[in-house]
Amino acid sequence: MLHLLLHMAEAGEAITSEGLAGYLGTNPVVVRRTLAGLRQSGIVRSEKGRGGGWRLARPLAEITLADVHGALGSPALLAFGNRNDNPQCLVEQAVNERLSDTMDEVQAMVMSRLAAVTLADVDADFRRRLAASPHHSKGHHHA
Amino acid sequence: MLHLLLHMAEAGEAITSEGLAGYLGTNPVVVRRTLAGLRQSGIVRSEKGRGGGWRLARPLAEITLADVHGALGSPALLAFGNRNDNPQCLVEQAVNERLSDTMDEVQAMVMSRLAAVTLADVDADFRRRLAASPHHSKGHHHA
DNA sequence: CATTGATGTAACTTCATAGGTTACATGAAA
DNA sequence: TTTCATGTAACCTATGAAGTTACATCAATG
Repeated sequence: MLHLLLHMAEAGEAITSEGLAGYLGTNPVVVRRTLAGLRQSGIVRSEKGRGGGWRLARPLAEITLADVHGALGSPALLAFGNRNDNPQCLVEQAVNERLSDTMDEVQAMVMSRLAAVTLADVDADFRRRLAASPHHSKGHHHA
Repeated sequence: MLHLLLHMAEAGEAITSEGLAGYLGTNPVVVRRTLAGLRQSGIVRSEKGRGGGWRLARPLAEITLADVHGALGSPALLAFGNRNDNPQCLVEQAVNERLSDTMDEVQAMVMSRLAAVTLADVDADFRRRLAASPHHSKGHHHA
């Protein structure tokens, strides 16, 4: 996903769903489906018709990882959680409360980390790699 | 899972897989399958035959949430990750590196939180709830 | 103004996997 | 020796993510 956004930034022109799907080794429809969320959040724009495709709606420096997460519908960050909410059992209630507290803390930490990283930061990483690459032939940075 | 361990502690005697499955609303075989990991890690013991079942192998205060996580095979803590490792694309490599760094940091934070909480802490929560419960009839704390 | 090439989206199919189920061997107590 | 428990393999099922097909919509272009 981030991967696609960076390609858009580097391309300078609109990239088609098919082109993006190629980067991910997946299907254009899957790309459109997923990017729909980012479009609604104002991170990307899409254009129909000839010469259409996808491009960033604002500069890399103004897009944080947290923005992207939100645009994707703020899916769960943690891979664990309570088995069921509102249990009768007091033991389970105690477990849930303790676990929820811990998860809340942790999620806040994760979000603050995500908010601190912009796509411009990642792009800088990429440019460093590009400069260090032996196959450095300006413009074409992948197969 | 934690839920089951606390019940074992509170029970004072072995609880059968069937009893434990009742707490979770699941199947005894699923319980045995899952607890097998905890047995190997020395967190619980099991006994066959009449009067058999499951009980804790050491005191609540000596079991941390991190211990339980490890006993379950240290499954992923985060619900996101790299789409594919060892990509050719330099853009994706940059994304992976940045994301991996972030995930490592965050995982370390989560683990330190999990290591700081023992089952005795959770048990204390439970006892507080029990004391505050209107249906407080010593010994039977659930339906 | 018809054609071409792109997105938008619904509907369906496929695949992976966690969880559930059945069956039966093993072992311990009564 | 019967009963009651775990141990485990093998299989089944349900869920959800990803992939696919199909077609409507819309914009540029000749």
